[in-house]
Amino acid sequence: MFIEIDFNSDEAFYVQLQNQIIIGIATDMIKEGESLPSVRKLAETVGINMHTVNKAYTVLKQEGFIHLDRRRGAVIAVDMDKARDLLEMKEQLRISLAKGLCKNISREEVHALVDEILDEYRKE
Amino acid sequence: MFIEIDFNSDEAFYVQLQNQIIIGIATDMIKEGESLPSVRKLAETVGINMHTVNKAYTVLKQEGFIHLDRRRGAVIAVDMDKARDLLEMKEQLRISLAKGLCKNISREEVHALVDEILDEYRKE
DNA sequence: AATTATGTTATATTATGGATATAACATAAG
DNA sequence: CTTATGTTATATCCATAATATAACATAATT
Repeated sequence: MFIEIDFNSDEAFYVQLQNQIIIGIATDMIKEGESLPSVRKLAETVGINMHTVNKAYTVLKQEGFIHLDRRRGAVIAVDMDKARDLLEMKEQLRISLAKGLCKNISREEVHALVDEILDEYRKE
Repeated sequence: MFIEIDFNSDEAFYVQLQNQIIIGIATDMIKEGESLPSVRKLAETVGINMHTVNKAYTVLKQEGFIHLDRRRGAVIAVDMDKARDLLEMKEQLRISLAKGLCKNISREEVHALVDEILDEYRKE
C-alpha cells in the first residue's frame, strides 16, 4: 500500500489520504477500475479511525475520483468535465500565482516548474 | 480599501485577508513601501475582530510579504529568495497538477491557464 | 508634558471542525 | 448462516478560529 499518514503533519488525516490517493491515480500506481481497500482495512493498516477514511472516500467521490458501491468497494473512476475541471484548476492556481508575482517569479519559471512536476509524475 | 470579508465563505477570515492582500500586491493595488491600515482600523472597516487582522498580518510577515514596525505600521516589503520561493511554489502546485493529470488536463492546457491568470493580474 | 494611537501580549469564551469510540443497520459475499 | 461491507447515528475530546476585554510599552500628535 502506497498510503501513509504523517502523524506530525498539520494537514488533516483525511486530506492526507485524499492527496495521496490522487497522486496514486496520477502516477498510475492505482488504475481506473481497480479498488482501494475497504474503509475498515485502510483505517487499520494506516493506523487511524474508520470514519476518517470514510470522510476521505466521501470527498473523493464528490470530487469525481472514485465511485463507491457495496460490491466492489471504492473503485477508481475519474469523472471528467473539461470545462469544470479547468475552472477548478484555475481557482486553485490563483493564489499560488499571485504569490509568485509578488516574489518576481516569471511566467517562464512557472512553466518550467509545471513541466518539472509533470515529468516527475510521469516517471514514477 | 480593496479588502472585503465574505462572511458566508468557509475560508477563515484571516486567510481571506492574507489572500486579498497578496493579490493586492501582485496587481500593484498596493506597492512596495506603502502601508496597510492599522490592525484596529482594518478590523473596524471590514467588520471583524482586531486579533483576526493581527493574525493575518503576523502570517504575512512570516511569509515575507510585509514588515511590521511601530512607526509605519504594516509596510509592504517583499522578501525574495528565488530558490526558496520556487520550492514553495512547487509544493503548492503538486496536488493541483496531480488532480489535473487524473482529469486528463494536458501540459499545454496548464500553461494556457497559467498565462490566462497572469494576464488577468497584469491588466488589473 | 499629556494624550492618543499603535503593535503586542494575555486571558477567557464560544463555535466549529477533525478525530476517535461504540453501536447499529441493511446488504452483498463467502 | 456468517462475515464483511458501506452507511448512519451519537457522543466525546481536542485544536483552531473568532470574539471580547484588558493591559502594556512605545511612537506620534497635540
